[in-house]
Amino acid sequence: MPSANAVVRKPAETPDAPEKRVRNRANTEQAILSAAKRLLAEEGFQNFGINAVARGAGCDKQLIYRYYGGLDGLVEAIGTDLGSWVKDRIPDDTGGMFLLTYGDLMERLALLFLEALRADPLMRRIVAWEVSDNSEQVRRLSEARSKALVGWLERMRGSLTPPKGIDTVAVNAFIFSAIQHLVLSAAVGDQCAGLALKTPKDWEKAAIALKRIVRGVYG
Amino acid sequence: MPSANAVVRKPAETPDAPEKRVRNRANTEQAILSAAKRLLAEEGFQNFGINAVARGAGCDKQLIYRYYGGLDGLVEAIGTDLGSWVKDRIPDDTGGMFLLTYGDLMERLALLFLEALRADPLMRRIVAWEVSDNSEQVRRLSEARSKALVGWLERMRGSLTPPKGIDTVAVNAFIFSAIQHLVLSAAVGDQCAGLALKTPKDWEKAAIALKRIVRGVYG
DNA sequence: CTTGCTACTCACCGGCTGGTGACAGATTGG
DNA sequence: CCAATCTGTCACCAGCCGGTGAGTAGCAAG
Repeated sequence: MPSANAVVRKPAETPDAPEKRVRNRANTEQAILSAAKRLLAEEGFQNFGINAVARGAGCDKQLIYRYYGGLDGLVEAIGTDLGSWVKDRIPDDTGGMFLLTYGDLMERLALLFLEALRADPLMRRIVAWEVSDNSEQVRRLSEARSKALVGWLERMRGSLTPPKGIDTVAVNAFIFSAIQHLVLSAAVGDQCAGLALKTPKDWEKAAIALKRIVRGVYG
Repeated sequence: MPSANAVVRKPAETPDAPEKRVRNRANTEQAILSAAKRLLAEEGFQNFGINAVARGAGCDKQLIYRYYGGLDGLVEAIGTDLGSWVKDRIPDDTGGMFLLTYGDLMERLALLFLEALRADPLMRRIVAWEVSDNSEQVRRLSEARSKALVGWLERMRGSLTPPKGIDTVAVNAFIFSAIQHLVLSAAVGDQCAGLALKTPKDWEKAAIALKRIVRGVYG
């Protein structure tokens, strides 16, 4: 059966595209990493594998093993950026607004986080991955992200004193959970629990509801 | 290995395991369906496939094609139960409590939903599936579940008038999103955004925070 | 018994997966 | 100059996947 396995070679069928494939490890590493990110963002973690990444990067999968030690190392390399996600995506200053109270701050942070997540497909996929897979690599991703988020909240809080008698950690966990799930639902189905989330107007309504919730707990 | 072509029939060699494999279509259909549910609940949607289900049901995959028309039909059969999930899992009566206001009702419903989701691994997997996959079958599952949830809220609301000036659909979407994501996070990692969710005491704190949020918007 | 239907099993296919060992070409050092 | 090393390519493996065609066991009616 495998005897008649005439291997058809296809030698660079595009002569017009010189594909100046220079021998450069750093470049290749970067190509692999960005291909992995792009793939994860566009296709999700379902079809995320060695072969797919190698195909996307236009190189042999062997190089992924050599340079990253396999998929796990590659995921870890992706996760390294996670720590600085909030910092890169969300302005650290308060936009010139006067955030006098904890409620002011949390309202603003919640809206910033919602917008940032909405604009970042890769991060959405990772969040979805976190609640769908309890493998070691994903758990590490999750922890890094969680820590970064909590640290961001802490940093932004500054010297503001949270309201007395409220378990802010628990309440904030609910608030940011709500944002994450809502954005994820919208990304796959343009709606969430009967709430349409397609047009800018829809999102405007969502933002108003979010503000109302935050103001409800934090005044 | 294949040379010894003597197909060793093992006609119930295990007297302890009766394996009463009667020829009964209805039984087999049920076995397939429950195997699929069990598999989905325990392993998640990642390794959910024809071969795995057939293996779990102890029958040939061909029967899945015949009886359900493939995996899609099987998933649809699973989804059929979804419409009655809230009805089966959550008591329709108000537990003898006096729910005088919309806030009373929503607080109770939120807590009921949280407990029900926490107790149902299959439902958790399906929710995770919904935010990770936009295939047609999953979209159908999602719509059925969403409709059931909204209908349940509507039914439970009864003649209670929601507060004026509040977009209850949007607010409720956030509240139930929060519950879903929190429970999902807890199921894979025993925590969510820095909030530990392992011991009953942890969940007690989460419940208090949830009540506070609901009361904050709905009074 | 034979015929015919139903419930069920099996063998096989192409295709893709993760993973490995061997090899070719370029670069560098002695 | 040759030799070692680095970068990249390829062929090949076992294993699982979804899917299908063909065949087998049991049962009931004629």
